[in-house]
Amino acid sequence: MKNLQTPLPTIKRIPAYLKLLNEFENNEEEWISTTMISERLNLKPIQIRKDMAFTGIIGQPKKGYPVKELKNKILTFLGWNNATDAFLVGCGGLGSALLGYKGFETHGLNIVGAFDSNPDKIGSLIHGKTVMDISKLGDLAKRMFVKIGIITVPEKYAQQIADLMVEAGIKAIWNFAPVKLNLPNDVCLQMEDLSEGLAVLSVKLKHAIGEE
Amino acid sequence: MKNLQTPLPTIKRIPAYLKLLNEFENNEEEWISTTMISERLNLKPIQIRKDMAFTGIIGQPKKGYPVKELKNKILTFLGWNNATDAFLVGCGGLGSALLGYKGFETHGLNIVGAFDSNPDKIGSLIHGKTVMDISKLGDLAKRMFVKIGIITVPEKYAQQIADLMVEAGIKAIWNFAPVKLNLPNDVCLQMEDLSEGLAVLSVKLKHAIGEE
DNA sequence: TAGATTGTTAATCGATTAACAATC
DNA sequence: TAGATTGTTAATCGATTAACAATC
Repeated sequence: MKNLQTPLPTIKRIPAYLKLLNEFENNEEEWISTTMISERLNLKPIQIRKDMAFTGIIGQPKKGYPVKELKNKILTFLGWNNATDAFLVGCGGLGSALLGYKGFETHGLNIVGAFDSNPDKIGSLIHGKTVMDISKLGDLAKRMFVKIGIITVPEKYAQQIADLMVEAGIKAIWNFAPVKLNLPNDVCLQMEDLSEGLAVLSVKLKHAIGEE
Repeated sequence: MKNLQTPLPTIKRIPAYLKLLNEFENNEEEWISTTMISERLNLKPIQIRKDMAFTGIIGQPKKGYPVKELKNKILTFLGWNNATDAFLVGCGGLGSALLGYKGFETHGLNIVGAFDSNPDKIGSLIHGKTVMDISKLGDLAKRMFVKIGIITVPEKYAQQIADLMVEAGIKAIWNFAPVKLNLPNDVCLQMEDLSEGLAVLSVKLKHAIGEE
């Protein structure tokens, strides 16, 4: 089988297309073209057309792409048609913020459990979700067939939480702790590291100010 | 002048090197080699050597790089020697989490002001920082020569906050609202969009589960 | 029909990887 | 000296961009 895997940069751009499509849908537009997308998103039309091809959509010369159909293709492509259940571990500042974020349902994510190890937090409500004891994670994940785990604990606990998740049958980990995690091959990992973005911003700023 | 600009992927990897260097420094190691880094960070030695070259460090065959010196080169490269003052606007869940994050000082960032437009929040303390009225931002930024702005407001207010920041002389914006911002050329922008990472994770998970 | 827009094939660009000489 | 590791030059790979034919 040939490798026609979607490039990572394409996957990252797709949520932006989806967002724009929702807007078009709300305005009851039927068609959207690469020229329109290009104006709104500051991308080159050719790049957008290339990206579109990966979703499997077929466009119509002179009109563009049918909004509703393209949206569905994208939802299917991402697997965001129905939100997947997820557990979040670590109810500190960032964890709480994620628990309170309303947009996840439309992003394929449904946080159905919040866990912590701090007795002061266990039993409390955060954005309407009861914080449970981390020791309960294993059983619950197995019973509920939870496949996604979100790690928002301090760095030094991240690996052990990841191990717990793997043991509980979780197959995808979204990790906000800045540590390399050791995971079996069949568990996928997405690292989220703010220091990357901050580094880029810092370098840009240095250049901008340095070149005055 | 030739374009020997540092590649973006290199810049993003540099904070991970820095983190490892701090660890080595704490263990009082004097030298670090690409082989060691490679084992810890799961990167290819050749890639690490290429990255190192951009920091300006000169290594020593058979020994590697001097830990202290490399750390300094990296700090200088990123401009993280002294933290730059920043203002944060939008004290909701994410904003509060960022205000409480301890690691920023070592990442070149010093959040010296928190702003919001909600009267209930103005005057309150979040992680020891007083929330100020957004209308104060302009004057304060100018007087304090603040150059970095962090936007954690809801999407629909992001552009107007950005305009305020630009007007106040801010030169770099770290934007957590998922909207394209229109900014003058001399203001740099770093977008932080969680939906990108979530999209990547979703696609990975879909493949992993689909290919069982 | 004319023209806008898609989709495909080829060219370019940039980052990663490989090969290897230099060096302590 | 021998060997590990750096640094440089060249090759490869993958993503973006360009060119252009197809089509409604």
